[in-house]
Amino acid sequence: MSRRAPTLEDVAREAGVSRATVSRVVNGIRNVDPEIQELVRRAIGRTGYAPNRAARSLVTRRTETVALVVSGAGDTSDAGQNAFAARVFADPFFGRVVGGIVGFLRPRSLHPVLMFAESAEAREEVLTYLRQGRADGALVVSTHSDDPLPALLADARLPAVLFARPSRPVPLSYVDLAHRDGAHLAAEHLLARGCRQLATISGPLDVAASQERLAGFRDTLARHGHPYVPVAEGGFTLDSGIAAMADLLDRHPGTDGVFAANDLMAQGACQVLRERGRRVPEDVAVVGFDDSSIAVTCRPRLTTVRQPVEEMAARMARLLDEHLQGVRTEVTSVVFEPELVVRESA
Amino acid sequence: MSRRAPTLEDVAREAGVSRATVSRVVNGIRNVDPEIQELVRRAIGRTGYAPNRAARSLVTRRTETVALVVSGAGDTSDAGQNAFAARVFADPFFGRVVGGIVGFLRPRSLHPVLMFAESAEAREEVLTYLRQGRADGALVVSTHSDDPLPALLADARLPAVLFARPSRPVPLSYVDLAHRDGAHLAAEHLLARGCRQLATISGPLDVAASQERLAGFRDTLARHGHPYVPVAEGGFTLDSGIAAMADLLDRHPGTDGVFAANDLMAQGACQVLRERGRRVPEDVAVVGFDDSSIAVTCRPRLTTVRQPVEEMAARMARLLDEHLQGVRTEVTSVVFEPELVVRESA
DNA sequence: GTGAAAGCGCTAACAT
DNA sequence: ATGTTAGCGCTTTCAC
Repeated sequence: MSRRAPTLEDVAREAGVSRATVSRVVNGIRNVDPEIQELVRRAIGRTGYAPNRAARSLVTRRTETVALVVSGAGDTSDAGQNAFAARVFADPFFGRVVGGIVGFLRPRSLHPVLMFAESAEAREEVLTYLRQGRADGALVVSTHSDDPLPALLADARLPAVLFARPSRPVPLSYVDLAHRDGAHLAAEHLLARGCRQLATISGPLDVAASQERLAGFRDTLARHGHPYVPVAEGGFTLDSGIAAMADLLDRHPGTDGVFAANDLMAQGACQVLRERGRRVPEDVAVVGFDDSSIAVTCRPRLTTVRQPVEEMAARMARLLDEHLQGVRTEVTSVVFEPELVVRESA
Repeated sequence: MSRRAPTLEDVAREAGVSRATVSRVVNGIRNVDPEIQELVRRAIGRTGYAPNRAARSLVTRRTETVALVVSGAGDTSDAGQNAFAARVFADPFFGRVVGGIVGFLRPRSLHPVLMFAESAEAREEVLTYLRQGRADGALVVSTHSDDPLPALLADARLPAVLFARPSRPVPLSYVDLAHRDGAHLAAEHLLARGCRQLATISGPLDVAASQERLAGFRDTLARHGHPYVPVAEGGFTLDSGIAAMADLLDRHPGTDGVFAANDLMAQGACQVLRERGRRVPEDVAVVGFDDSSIAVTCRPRLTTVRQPVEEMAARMARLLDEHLQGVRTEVTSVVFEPELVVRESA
């Protein structure tokens, strides 16, 4: 049934040349007579040859594969792990990250292996995977900024690039967003609209990005004479946005402007606002963050701070590729600027 | 800087035994003196040895890697490809699929490589990838049932398992859901509630599952004396659900019950209904399909037909594993039964 | 420009 | 129970 797959040897015999010559043709190395090239190419076609990657990797020490790891800080039991995967992808944010990464990798024939590292054991597996040379490097997207993985990777001197700056310095390149600037944009917009009683739904405060967005929002308001800003902490999920908005409304019924740290929570906030009889944006203006797909699909459409996720993800992949190629040796950080997208909610 | 990674040879020398013995210990093969085992294990610890997978794969002809391919039918230009990835993950459905697959693969040390095959070129890359032995088999999730990939895979005799039955028979195992039964459940529920003017928002009709759900819904209604059912075709996206519901309402203002072919569209339907002054479920009852995360996060919470996606995905992975192990040789199909989950929308 | 030959690090058959 | 040895299929000097 399954005949042995054709090898270089087979092609060589078929074409009447040596293995070395076939290898040269396959790898597009010059110094091969055009006629012979054609000869070899035809032999390849006839035999249906496909180079065995294990054999190639064994000598080149490259796999053309990168680990795409979604990493939590937690010590989630392994049981809750497929729930972790589902939860992660419930935020359109990750779909965009994947899209950006794949967009960069594919034209270069690099392939992503999906890994989840939400437990100590899973993190160890990631390290082992890389040490075994199954992937050339790692692209790490952490859900918490105190994620231990980046440090482990750096200690093991394994090539890796991060999405978002780690909470404590690690000698690894990363891409990030100027979160403070984004929050500043939101605050200015709300103020310009005439809102006087502002509040915010922050992201989980163990995430650096959440802290930055909160700090940026507060700073801007403070500079405009609003020293106190009610805050409700959310978890970047729709549910938590709902709970946070309800809480805020109970404590401060007069709120007329809200900045939510992501679109999912902004959507939740809008739902609660409407249920409680507030019109958005007439009674309460809402600004989200990310500019994810829900920003345009939810009603009212969200005014939000755009984060160029695909571009950031692609850049992250490029950084790793450059490190692997050896064309970039120094640790690098690339920080993107957000921009305000005005729609209906504010 | 980067010293050569330790090899079996190094460990053997360190432990004072032969390569073969170290290999046996590493692979957990019996017939090794416990004392020597311990000796070797310590040597491994000291050297920080990690077996080179390329070398192992070269001889075992196994990579412990499977391709997880999300496949469209289209001939989307490669440019639109990271958009494809983002769009795919915009439906929580795929997050659940990934969760189920990873849940099965990980305990078995199998790893998924993410691939998107939405163009002829991309499909060819998937085939090449497998032919090169970079993955042992493929797990294929198609967004359209006339996806050409399954047939290509079967023709090339590459091991693969599908999520959902292909539109034309292909000698490949698959898992699927009894879509008709699911639609039947929805129809019965709506009828039992007292709805008299039913309509449905179908999925894209080039997807077999959509056709089945539609047919099942119609059949059941027909049996209950409702020969005509207004249909609006959607595309499984929130947007399309919104458009479809608006359309339905224009054509049949008296509609009092709607069956949407997935939760995302059901959510869109609820939005439109509310905007047009209909209460859900009092004026119009809505039943979704999937029981995805949005079913519980959207307002009102969705009554929906549950599809055990994680379980189906895990089963799909298991089928592939069994085929690869050689313990299952015949092509197999596993069809799951849906169940109705009653919440608030109907 | 082309071929011969030496490995890359591992497993597995065969000896012992 | 352990060691010896022959490859797995490829890239890459090094001769010619």
